[in-house]
Amino acid sequence: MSLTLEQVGKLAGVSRSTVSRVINDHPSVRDDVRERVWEVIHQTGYQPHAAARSLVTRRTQIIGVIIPETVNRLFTEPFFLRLIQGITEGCNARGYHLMLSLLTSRDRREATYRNVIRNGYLDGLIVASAELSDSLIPDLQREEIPFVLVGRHTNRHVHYVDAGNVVGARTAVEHLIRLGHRRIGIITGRLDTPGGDDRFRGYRQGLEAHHIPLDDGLIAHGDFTEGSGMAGMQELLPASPTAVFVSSDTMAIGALKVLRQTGRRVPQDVALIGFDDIPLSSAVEPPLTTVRQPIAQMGETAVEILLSLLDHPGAEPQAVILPTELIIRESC
Amino acid sequence: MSLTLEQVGKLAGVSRSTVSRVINDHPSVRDDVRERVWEVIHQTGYQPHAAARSLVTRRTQIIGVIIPETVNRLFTEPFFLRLIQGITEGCNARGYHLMLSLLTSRDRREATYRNVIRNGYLDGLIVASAELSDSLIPDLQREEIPFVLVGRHTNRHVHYVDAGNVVGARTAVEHLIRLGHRRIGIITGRLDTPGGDDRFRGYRQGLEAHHIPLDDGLIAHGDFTEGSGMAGMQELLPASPTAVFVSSDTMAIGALKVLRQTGRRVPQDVALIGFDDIPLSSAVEPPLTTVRQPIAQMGETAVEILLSLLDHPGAEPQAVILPTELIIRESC
DNA sequence: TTGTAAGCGTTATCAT
DNA sequence: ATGATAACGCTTACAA
Repeated sequence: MSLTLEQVGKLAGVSRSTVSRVINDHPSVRDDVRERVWEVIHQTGYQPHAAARSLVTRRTQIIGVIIPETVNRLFTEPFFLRLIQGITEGCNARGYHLMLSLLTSRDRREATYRNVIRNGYLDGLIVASAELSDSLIPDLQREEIPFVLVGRHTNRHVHYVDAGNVVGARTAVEHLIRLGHRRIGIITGRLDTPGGDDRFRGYRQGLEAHHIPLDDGLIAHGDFTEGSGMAGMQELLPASPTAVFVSSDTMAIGALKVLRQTGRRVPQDVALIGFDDIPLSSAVEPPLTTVRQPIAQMGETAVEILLSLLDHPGAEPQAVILPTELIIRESC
Repeated sequence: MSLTLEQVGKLAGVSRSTVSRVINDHPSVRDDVRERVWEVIHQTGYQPHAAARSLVTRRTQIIGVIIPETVNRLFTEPFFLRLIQGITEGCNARGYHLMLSLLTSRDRREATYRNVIRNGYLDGLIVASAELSDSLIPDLQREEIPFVLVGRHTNRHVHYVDAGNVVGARTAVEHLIRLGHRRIGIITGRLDTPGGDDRFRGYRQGLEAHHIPLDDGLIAHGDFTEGSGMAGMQELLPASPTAVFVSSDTMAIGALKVLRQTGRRVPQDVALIGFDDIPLSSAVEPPLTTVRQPIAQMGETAVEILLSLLDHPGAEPQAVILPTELIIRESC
């Protein structure tokens, strides 16, 4: 029983084209006519048929979001939920809809990608946090699907938004240096992810800027999980660092546990600084000093970039880096 | 440069109708023709235009998911992520797409609802965990939008899927009784939510079945947050319960903290049992005995119910209750 | 400023 | 079994 333009037009005493113009805010409609039409629209509760409209406009006002991540990270970190929130806000503000694709299992990866690529509804796509080696990106390029990455990418033709991981990590390290530390360790994240790589780089830059030589004994490699944070801390202990920069709060909490188990006090014996500012960080004992990413804002920005990309298909690749924030608490 | 049926037909030497039949698995196509057409389709990478198709079929293969929850719960509990995962799996298995609506702020509630209701793309809707009093439900009914609720609803005409909260809570309480407890307290969840109400009911049933009278001093009211769990435990202490059933793990962890702070041992002094089985529950000290909901399965079931509803619009309202599972750990 | 009419790419009906 | 052809509801030249 849903109405068509034709019927609304009949009720308002105009043609369907006029009603269409009114709905699309076309300027050349007489004011009294416009009013009359709106009245009918409101009274009848008419709404345009989305599919019919996009058949002719070639636009659906739908953007896809794909999160190519394993379940683990999805649950251990609120990152993705925050990101989706930001994207939602960006979409709402611009009258777009959000279609979500989750990778439900590792071996369904290819099928999920195919699904997204063949999804005929999408005007464009936001790819949340792909691994650098991910096959999805070249596929999207080949299919000429407009997309924006969350997290930087080495390919120059890719539009992306990212947090200032390098500067953020460097700031963290320099904060430790300012507090008098010289033996500063690091537990890295996965170096095959942009975040993990960049934070490691920021660590090195921070030391370098203050002429502190790198010490392999002070470098442990983790994979962003709490367990790897514990292992990393164990690995670092023999080198007796006075402070450790941990590339994620989740890992930092693991490190904290190890320090406590081995009878060390934080920050007196070992200072700790994390990255991400997950909710738990302010709840642990001692509350964790950390670096906060503007996650929701990254989501909104991704939407902005994508939509401008849709309007200007040939435009230069955009790379937006959003500043991080040092959150000082009590762990150093 | 995307192809149309017409063009594919030309390449295969048939009419567009035949190609359409091939794509839609219509039986009356000669086998050799069918093969020839498929070959062209694969070679050209043709894919049907989604909007054009749904203009005539009146189906989009898109279902909406709205999560009318405040940000807090969204982040403190992995419930919604798990649910979305289950829904995603249900959708993938049936060739449906998922459109997500999040309530980004309390005061945008009405706007968000309107958005969902006016969203012309949706074949149907899954409403995740609405409050009982929510205005969204009657609105959806008025607009005749097919929808399924996650979490029960008092209205008899509503299709829903829910966990067996009553039985689950009762099982938890009876587990405590079996362990010899008689002074069993409860920290309830929000009683204006189905879950909160049902778990309270299960608690009462469990006691009643064993002829243990209700004691107001042993009942504290929480709102599912950790803070309210702490407050609830404080409130209960004067009545000196030997065991407490806490209506959510998040609150149970709050209760645990209070018990530890006041020098009580768990389970020796006070046994604790939670609900939900969030990841943290197995990590705390002592690991929490709790009741697990089949969240992902609830999501999948919601999809099933919705799709069957789409096929049989007049069907009887379905109410599916999925069994919970008692997870025995060390807190009682 | 407004109306007429021609598509947009499908599916579905009706001949053949 | 296959091919014309008429919808589906909208936008958009083109005319008036």
